Order: sequence, then C-alpha cells, then structure tokens
Amino acid sequence: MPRAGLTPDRVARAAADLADERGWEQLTLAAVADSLGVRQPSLYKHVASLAALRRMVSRLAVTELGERLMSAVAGRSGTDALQQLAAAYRRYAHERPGRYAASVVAPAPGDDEHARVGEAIIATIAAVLRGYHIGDGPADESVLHAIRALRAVLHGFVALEAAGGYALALDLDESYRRLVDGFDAALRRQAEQPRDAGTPVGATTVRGAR
Amino acid sequence: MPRAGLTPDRVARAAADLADERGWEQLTLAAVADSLGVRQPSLYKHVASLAALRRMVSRLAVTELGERLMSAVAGRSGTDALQQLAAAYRRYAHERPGRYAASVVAPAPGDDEHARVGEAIIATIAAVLRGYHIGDGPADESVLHAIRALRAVLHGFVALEAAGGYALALDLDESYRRLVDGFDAALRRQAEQPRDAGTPVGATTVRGAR
DNA sequence: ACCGCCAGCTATAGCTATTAGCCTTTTAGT
DNA sequence: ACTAAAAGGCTAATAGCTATAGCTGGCGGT
Repeated sequence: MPRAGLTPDRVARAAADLADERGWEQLTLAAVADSLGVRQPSLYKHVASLAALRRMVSRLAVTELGERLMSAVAGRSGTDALQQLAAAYRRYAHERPGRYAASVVAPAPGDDEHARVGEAIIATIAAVLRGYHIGDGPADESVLHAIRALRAVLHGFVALEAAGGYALALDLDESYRRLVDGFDAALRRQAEQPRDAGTPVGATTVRGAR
Repeated sequence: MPRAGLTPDRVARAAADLADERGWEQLTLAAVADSLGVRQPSLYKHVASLAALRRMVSRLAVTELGERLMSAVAGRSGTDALQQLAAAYRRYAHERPGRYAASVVAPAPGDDEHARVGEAIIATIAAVLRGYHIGDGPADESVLHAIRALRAVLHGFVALEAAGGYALALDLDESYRRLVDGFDAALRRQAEQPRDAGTPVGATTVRGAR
C-alpha cells in the first residue's frame, strides 16, 4: 500500500476545505480522513487531536484573512482604504465561511504564531485608522477603541448575515455599504472634534435595516 | 419509580441553563438528562431530537432577550433609549452566554413562534430608531438599514468579546460606550442631513480599540 | 542489500444520539 | 371504583465519533 504522503499542513488544509463546504461546526476527523483517502486513526500521526486540528485551521484562516486585508489596503488610505478593507473582509467570509468562522476563535494561550498573525490583522486595521488622524497624541487610546469598534462592525455584520439573521428582503450589499460609509463618516467627525472626556464622539453611519 | 414530571418546557429550561454554564456548543442530551436526574433516552418523550431541543432553547432565548430589551427601553426615547437598549443587550449576553449564543441562530422555516418573537426584537429596535427621525418618509428604507447596522454593532461587539477576541488590556466598558455613543451621533447626523443617493451618510462613533 | 523508523492500518474502548420495546404510573371513561 | 388507554420513564441495542494501542510494511540512509 502506497503511502498517502500526509503532513500536518495538508491535513489542516483539507480540514479547512471541509469546514468551508460543510460548516466549521460539522468539522470531523472522520470526514477529513475520508477526504484524504485515509483511515481515521492515521490522522493522529500528524495532528494531536480534533481540538488541535481546529486550532491549526484557525491559525491558517487568520493568516489568510490577514494577507487578504493587507493586500486590499496596500497603497491606499483614508476612505478608500477603509472601504477596500471592509469589502475584502466580507468577501473572505463569503468565499470561505468555514475558515472565517475558525478565524474568530481566540488563539490558545502559548500559541505564539497564532497570536502573531492575529496581531498582523490588528496592525493592518490600525494602519487604516491612523489615516484618519483621530486622537490627539501617541498616548491617546482612541485608535485602540476604534479598532475594536471596526472589528465589531465588520464581524457583527458578516456573522449575522451568515447566521441568516437578516431575513428581510432588503439589499445586503446596500446595508453593508451604508454601515461602512457611516463608520467612515464617524471617523472623520471624530478627527474634526477630538473627544474630551465626557463629550460623546464618533458615530456609526446608520441606515441599517433588519 | 416515581415520575420525574418532565415537560418539554422544563427540559428546554434545563438545557438553557447547561448551555449558560458549559457553553452552547457543548450542549448535550446526556448532560441535560443527567441534570434532570433521568436516563438519557427518557428525554425523547419530550423532545424530538437534540436539534429540536436546540431550537427550543433558541426560541426561549429570543423570547427572554426580547423581554429584556423591551423593558429596558420602556418609557424612554432617543439617546437614552439607545443606551439602555445597548446596555441590556450586552448584559444579557454576559449573564446568559449560552442562551445568547442560542438566540443568534435563525428560526427554522415554519417555526412561526420563533419568527414572531424574533420580530418583536426587531420591532423594539425599530421603535428606538424611529425616535431619531431618520429617513424622509414612510417608504424610506433608512430605518431598515439602520436596524441591521445596530444589530451588527451590538452583536459584533458582544460576540468578539465572548470569543476572547479583544485581547488588549483596554477597558471593554469604555470601548462599548464609545461604540454606542458613536452610533448615536451617527443617527443624529443622519437625521440632520438625510442622505440622497450617493451621499455617504451615518457614521459609527469611533474610539474603539482592539 | 540491510536496517530502522515512521506512516498508515486494524482492533477496541468510551462517549453521544437515536430507536425499539417493556413496564408502570397516571388519567379518562364508564 | 374499575378498567382501559395513554403516557412517561427504563433497559437494551445500534451507529457514528474521538482517541489509544499495537502491528506491519514501505522507504531513506548506509
């Protein structure tokens, strides 16, 4: 019997593909083995457990998403960069739903590679937001809060979309466009009038619908 | 052998409690049976399957969340209502993490009760947003897009928070406050200058951080 | 050609969902 | 009350999944 020539990487890739096809929750070692033409226990020569495999897929997904975001904003800035970032983010979630779901799970403590690629995404987002010149100095935390806000906006939309949470017969592209435009407007607004303690600042563009 | 006195409702409630304690993903019929002091197959006299039980928990959660949101905004309007709504939403996700996760799954086609309570949440959100007077007429879809945007913002934040996605040592309450304030500002802005086709409108308040 | 390692295999244990069939408690009808 | 039907809980059994143990043969290095 010829060998299958598996490697941890090939296994992770097959698992990621299966997650995209059948769903991240439905990912199973049995199915992965099957798709690789191998018996299920054989996988244990390459991965420690199902949980470990999931972590590998998660790392893989974060890496891929990071690359896509990075190249989406390369050479751009301001509104243009933000729009391209948002479009690339949602596109990835559509094209690779299983990987996207995997990308959301937090790195295991001690998984430095995973943490590193995760921070690369944050860095890309931070670079885009810095183009808006919000906050008054290097010590200002406004950009950090803005990163959280943007991630919430992007993930919230694509997650609800994927969950079938937007039932209404109303154009999703339009909703997303307005959401991103609104965020952009809020950033500009915040740049104009930096928030002193107590003064509400920023605003999410709103023309959303259920 | 005295009877346990189970009902579909009691089973669903026990399942919801377990989901809160151990996680929605880890919800298992075996654990539910155990917590009810009953053998596992006995549950089948009350629920059709694990999937059906999950749907019941989901319905339960949507109902509860809807009640909380409703009472949070009762007698309030504008910024006040929005802030209370947002606070109640996040509080529910914190207090009942398993139920919250359950509440996000879309109603099964044909589950009218589930759809109904889901729409009650939308109605509550819509009521709050209508207080901002965005859009120019009854036919304007701005409010619908705004509902989607607000849901994305709220869910995105609490989902990333629950997933451990906000690793930075930066106050989460403050991030959320700024996010909601920003959304509020964006709504006001949009009310002032209703968007004609092509004009970017609305903005998410931004002082987020990762 | 020879040797050793390691990848993939079979066998198996333990957990979960689900079905079938039994038996006893409860309830409804007279 | 009496009884028959219905309902609720049980044991037994099946099937799929993860995970471990131990065997075996292919392949690279000498």
